[in-house]
Amino acid sequence: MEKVSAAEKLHKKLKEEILNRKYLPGDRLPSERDVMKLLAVGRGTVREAYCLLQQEGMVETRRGGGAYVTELDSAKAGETLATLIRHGRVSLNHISEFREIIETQCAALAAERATPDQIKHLRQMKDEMEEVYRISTIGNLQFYEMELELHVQLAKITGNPIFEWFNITFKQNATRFTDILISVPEEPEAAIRDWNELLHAMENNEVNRVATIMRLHCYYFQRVMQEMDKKRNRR
Amino acid sequence: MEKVSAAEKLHKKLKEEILNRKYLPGDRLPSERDVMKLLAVGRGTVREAYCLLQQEGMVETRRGGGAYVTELDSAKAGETLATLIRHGRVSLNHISEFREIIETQCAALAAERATPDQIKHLRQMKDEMEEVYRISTIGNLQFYEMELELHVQLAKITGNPIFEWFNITFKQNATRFTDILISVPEEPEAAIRDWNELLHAMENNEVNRVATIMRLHCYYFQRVMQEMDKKRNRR
DNA sequence: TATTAAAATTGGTGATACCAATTTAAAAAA
DNA sequence: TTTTTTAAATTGGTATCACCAATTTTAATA
Repeated sequence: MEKVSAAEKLHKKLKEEILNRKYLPGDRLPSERDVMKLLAVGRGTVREAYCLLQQEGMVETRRGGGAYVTELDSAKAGETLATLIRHGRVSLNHISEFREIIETQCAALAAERATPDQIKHLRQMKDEMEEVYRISTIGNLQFYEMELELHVQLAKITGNPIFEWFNITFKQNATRFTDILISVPEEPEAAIRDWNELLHAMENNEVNRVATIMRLHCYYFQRVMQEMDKKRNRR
Repeated sequence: MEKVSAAEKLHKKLKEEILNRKYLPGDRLPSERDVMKLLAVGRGTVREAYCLLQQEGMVETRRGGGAYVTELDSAKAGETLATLIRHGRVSLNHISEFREIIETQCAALAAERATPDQIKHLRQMKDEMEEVYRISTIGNLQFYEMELELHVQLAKITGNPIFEWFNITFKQNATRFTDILISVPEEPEAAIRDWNELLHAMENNEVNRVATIMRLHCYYFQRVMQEMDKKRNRR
């Protein structure tokens, strides 16, 4: 049933071992011939596995020397933002700081470029989100999903797919954050208020004001996350 | 002189051809054996090149079928920034716009948080980069590699690994851009001038000025890319 | 024309051989 | 002894050949 190639299996195995500190940064991996003889596979297979590790930035190979595990910095080469967030390689502060910058500029660009229809669509989504909050009990994840989707839609208006990509990535990996947020009763009210002001500013074409509102919106988010994180760590 | 492996050269060549639309999404690449015979290289070399393309998400290989250029209309969900850039799914303008925002704020944060030693290290790297430019002939990729590494180091100073991650990702996928840049003789001079001014501003702790310089630096980059892109499309 | 079966093609893998760069060990020199 | 030099062993890079399994193409058949 397993249609996974031998090279991929070997690649995964070696990657596991490196991440599990079997081979420390600076260590030399077994030579291709050793692995070949040890696992009874062809050298080409070993080479492909090593090649993948190399492209991932996990090892560096020197002709005649060998394959050495690279020193892993905070940001490992080839790593995805999703992995960074999911694996907790970056703190809440780091994410919040980055997001605040992105979202502030993103909102400004969206405000500049939005058509009346697009703004109307945003307002409609906001109303739905508000409705979900009114009728539901506290602790509902759906509200925050809609809130993040609102960010995605705003990003889409910029016309730059990278902003959209960032928001989708953030939304898909934000369970850690939403889990914290639902324990803050007053947060939804604040979010709704922010979006009301932001949409109003968009309708009046007040670009700078839109940026400011979004910055404060993200900053408030950051503050809440920090406090919740502290409480959590104390516990 | 040639220290680039045959597999890497082939990989780059194929990647180039895919990005230049020689092979459209859905097209089948030549079989490994065909490429082997055509270019007089070993099949293992071809396999490694194809393997890299596959890991990049540029092609999909089916056992017995062949290697097909991946369709572009797949869902954005779960996609990596690297894939977005590599596949040309985002335009130069999109990337430039995003980068300008990131780098401007990144430079400001770095200027706020840098220690004298870190600034000294940056200056040292800048000097090395300048030296490389002075002694080398035109069309040297090494200069641009060092320039991008300078951005990475600046990002590292912010202490926020996400900035570093972005710059590493950009650097690793910027071959398309650097290939264009080396055809602009006056660009290295401008880059060196920008970094001189930026470092000087950092040393004087002029945070806002650092941000402005970086913004202009990125904006100039964007301008050049736009013009080169137009020329290329006209051709 | 549609279905089926055989043949050719293709990716996946193992094995061997040679080259060039590096490392290691031995030999020579200080 | 310590350092330098030299030779051998190791290692990654590459080319070839052979075989298997999955797929595609082609030809044969209904």
